[in-house]
Amino acid sequence: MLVKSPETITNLSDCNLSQFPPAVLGMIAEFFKVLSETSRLQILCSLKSGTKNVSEIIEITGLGQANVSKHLKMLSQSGIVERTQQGVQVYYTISNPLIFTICDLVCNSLATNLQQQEEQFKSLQSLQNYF
Amino acid sequence: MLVKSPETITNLSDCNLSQFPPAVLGMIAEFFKVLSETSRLQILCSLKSGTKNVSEIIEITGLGQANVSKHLKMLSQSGIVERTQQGVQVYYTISNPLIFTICDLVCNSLATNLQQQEEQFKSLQSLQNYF
DNA sequence: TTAATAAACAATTTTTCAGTTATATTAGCA
DNA sequence: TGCTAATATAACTGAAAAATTGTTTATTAA
Repeated sequence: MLVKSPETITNLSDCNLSQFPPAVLGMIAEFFKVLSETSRLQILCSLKSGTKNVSEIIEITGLGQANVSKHLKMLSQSGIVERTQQGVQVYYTISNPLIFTICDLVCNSLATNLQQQEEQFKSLQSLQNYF
Repeated sequence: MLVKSPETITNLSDCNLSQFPPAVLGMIAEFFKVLSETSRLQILCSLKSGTKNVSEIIEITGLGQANVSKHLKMLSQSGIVERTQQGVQVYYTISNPLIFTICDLVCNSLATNLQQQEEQFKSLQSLQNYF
């Protein structure tokens, strides 16, 4: 056999974080790592409104060409964006819009944290009035 | 004023990735970075079934003590877990179960990718039969 | 008070990775 | 065939951060 099958994880779709084998945890970590960079998030943002070619992405984000190319490769390899070549131009598109759902959830989580911090701050402030 | 207010991001809760200011993208990236480590995911896994103290976490994960301590500090600072001291022991607990929702979404995304890879593999394999 | 244990902290080493510069590849065109 | 533009790749540098080792603080119990 010339081509090897991708390692299939049984029932990955209905998953439960508490009993993940290390290999799956590694995959999840890898996925998060791709999203843990401001530049890559910027690129994803620029793609939210639709497919763009590399030059457009460079212009929107203001990042360097080689830099963008490297990030796009990473995003592409992790399956977050898809690559299509049309002549000299190469177009990239979000392959799984679930990304944005995930980001929105993170936002909510962050918002909750900020709110809690603000409340703690207020109660701390009212304490200060006694001194 | 002795205490500074945490920087408040307006309307972070109903957010839209396409028009995030760089500061917010940075916060999101930071959040993902915390989740982008197998060790930290392991720790979170060990906490899914309930509150644990540091020794228990060390035993479950098999990680080194100093290592776990550092990771817990990071998880705690990012608001993902909460710290409670009881005598000599220090207990940690998941403070925002949204984490697991997010991880599950990532799993679904990964599962989709794997499925696509498998289909590509199959079609590639059937092509091979011609040679 | 002392000994033992739990957890945090500090310092160090090693690895990883983002960004940059320079070079290569590829497609379209004169 | 050579030229130009779009994208990719390679090599390098500096900074961040992961893991390890050793040390320190704090709490319980003898």
